Formats: sequence, C-alpha cells, structure tokens
Amino acid sequence: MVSRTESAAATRRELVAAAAELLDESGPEGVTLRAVGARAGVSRGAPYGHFPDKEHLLAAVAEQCWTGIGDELDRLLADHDLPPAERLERALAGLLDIGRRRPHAYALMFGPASNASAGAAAAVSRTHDQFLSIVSGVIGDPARARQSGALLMTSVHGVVSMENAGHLGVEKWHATGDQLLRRLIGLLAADRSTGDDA
Amino acid sequence: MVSRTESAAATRRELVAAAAELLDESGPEGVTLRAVGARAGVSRGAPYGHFPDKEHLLAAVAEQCWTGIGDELDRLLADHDLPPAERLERALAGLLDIGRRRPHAYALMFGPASNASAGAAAAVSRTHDQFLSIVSGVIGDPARARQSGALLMTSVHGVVSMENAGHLGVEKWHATGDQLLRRLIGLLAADRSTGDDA
DNA sequence: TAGTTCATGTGACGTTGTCATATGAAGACC
DNA sequence: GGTCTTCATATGACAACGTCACATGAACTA
Repeated sequence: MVSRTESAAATRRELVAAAAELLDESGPEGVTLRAVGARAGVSRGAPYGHFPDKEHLLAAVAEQCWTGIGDELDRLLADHDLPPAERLERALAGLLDIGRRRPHAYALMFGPASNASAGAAAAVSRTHDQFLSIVSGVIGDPARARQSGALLMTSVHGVVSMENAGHLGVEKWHATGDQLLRRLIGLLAADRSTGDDA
Repeated sequence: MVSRTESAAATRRELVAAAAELLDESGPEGVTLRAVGARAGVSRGAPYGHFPDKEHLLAAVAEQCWTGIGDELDRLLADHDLPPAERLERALAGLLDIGRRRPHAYALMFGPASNASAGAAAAVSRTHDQFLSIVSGVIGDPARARQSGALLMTSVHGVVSMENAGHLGVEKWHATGDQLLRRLIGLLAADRSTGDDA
C-alpha cells in the first residue's frame, strides 16, 4: 500500500505541520521535540531521521510559511486584470495579515532560523524577488523600484515586529501600523526627486 | 564596611552586567543562570533573590540598554547648539549603532521581554517620548511629527532587524540600511501634503 | 528465501530553569 | 555583650529538554 519513501515523506510533512501548529498555539516554548512527535503520531526521536536538529525542523516551518506567501504573490502576479497599485496593496496586506494572525510563525520567518537551511533561504529569496516584481509594476524606474521595495519591506517588518512586541501602542504614537504604511506608500508614490543621493 | 543592602544591590548590578556581557559574547543560548552566577561571582541560585525568574533578569538587561539610549538622547536634547536635523540624525545613528554592535542586546530590547517588568516598560516609554521630542524639532506640526516619528522608529527597527537576520543582502535589494533611512528622511522632509488621509 | 536498508522506538546522558532547604552573617533588641 | 531575627546566598534535588547510541521491525533487493 504505502511505500517506505512515501511513508517517510508523509511523516516529515506531519512533523512540520505539527511544529507549525504548536508554534501558533503555544509559542516557541511549546515547540518541543517530544510534543511535535506526539502530535505527529511518532516518538520523540523520530525527527532526527528527517532533520539534523531542532533548528532545521524550525527552518522547514519557516520555509513552508515563506512558500505559502510566495504562492499568494504568484497568484497576484498572474491576475493581469489587477491594477499594479492594488496588487502591491494586497501583497503588503498579506504580510501584515500573517504577522498579526500568526505572530510566532512570523517571528520565525524573519528570524535567523530562515537562513539555517538552503531550502528556507531559497524560499525567502523567491518571495523577495516576487515582491520586487510587484513593486516594479508601480514604480517604473528599476533602481528606484528596488530601493522603494526594500524600504517597504523593512518598514512593514518594523511595523509588524513592534506591534507584536507591544512597542507600537496607538496611545503613544497616535498611529496604527496601517496608517504608517499608507503614509509611506503615499510618500513613495508622490516622490519626484532625481534619485541620486550624493 | 559594606552594609547588607549595599552588598545586595551590588550583587544585583553584577548579575545584570554579567547577563549583558554573556548576551553580547555568546547570544541568548550563552545566558544561563549558572553562567551568569559564575561570572558575577555568586552561585546559580543567587539570581532568585533578586528576580522572580530568568525573564525578569533579561528584562533588567533590556531596561539598562534602554536607559543608556535614553541618557544619550537626553544629552542630544540638552545640546541647544545642535541643529534639529542633525540631532535627529544622531539619534537615529545611535539606534543603528547599538543594533549593529550589540545585535543580541538589540533583539532583547525590541522583544517581548521589554514588557516583562514595569521598569523596563518605563524605560522604553521614556525613550520613545524623547525620540518624539527630537522629531518634533524637525517636523513642526505635532500630529504629523508623531506619525513621522513612528514611521522612522519602525523603519529603523525594520532595517536593523532584517540586517541582523541576514534578510537585507545588498546584492538583492541594491541598498544598504543607511541608504534606505536617508531616503525615508528625505521623503518626510520633502512632504508637503495636507496630512489628512481620508 | 535470505540479506540489506532504513525509518522509527527506546534508554540514557548532560544541561537547563526552578524550588526547598540549609547556612551564616548583618541588623535589632534587652 | 549576648540573643534573636532577617535575609542574601549556597546547595541538593527534580522535571523537562535536546541529543545520541542502540535495538527493532518492516519494506526493499537479489
């Protein structure tokens, strides 16, 4: 019925899924190899047949998250009826969304663990390329688009990160993360400077 | 010679200093209560006489870092010969600097641990107020200054965070963190829009 | 059918955070 | 000065953790 390689691949998938679920439910402290194994229906030592250590299991979770975002960006890029500005807005909204609904997974994605495995790093790189492509649809000039894309990406990350850490209280800054990003998008869209910063 | 309260206070200081040193030298994994105690010249259980648990010891480290930045911003604010624009630039440079020279301490400062103790949260709040005050010297309109300050703070944090996690490679984005922030400052300075974003 | 491979289960080890308890010196009171 | 109290620190112990060495048994191969 099930070949050995199929079964092993299924176990690997279940391990990654179990780790992701535990991360969402209980945060990083809840992700123990024993708990992951139990939820995946295997023992505590089983992960070592698929990953060299815990860090690489977490890297696989990060890779899965990045791949999910990448697929979403692919769908946005494939929809040619979508105005470029709205495409960018939806891409940013997707990032904000995962940052708010899955804060622990988000922290993992933007943490050093994403560079622990080659697969995860590739998933990150792919998503960055897609995001730059989406920004290029709005900005035009390639060099300017890259810099604007970088500024958008870092700003979105800064907003989500400070929100999740409780450092972006509206009562202090008189602004929500969404307002900040809308402002930044407006600034970038209205920018008519030359682009040389000597 | 040394009263009991003096000795206890000195031990507490040494524990926080030892934790900060270990954090800088070996990252979060290097900060074990045993190692902290050993470096501070006490035993592994001594921290429990000063902090309810490890998280609060780390919060004390974060508080110390924030207080250090706050003192630096105070010096900038006290120097009335300083042009407001340069004052802001130095404030931002100070944040970038600690983010790059002490990446683990920086991550702790902007992590959830900073909200674990009331003292740490107060140090964060003080620094945010000072930063907003510095931004107000450049922007003028109070509401606009707050929003610009928030955008600057989140963007700086996003840049440093992605740099430290290895997600801001210059070869991909064609931009360094400094260039991104200079661009953002330029955009904010050149902004002449109304301020309503309906 | 016999032999090989390999995913998985299990026992064990060192390390960690944390607590209960013991100790011993500093401060308070007569 | 002697006695009692207080409290910072030291020590032993425990459960949980990541990790490894080894055992097991079923899936492949010949």
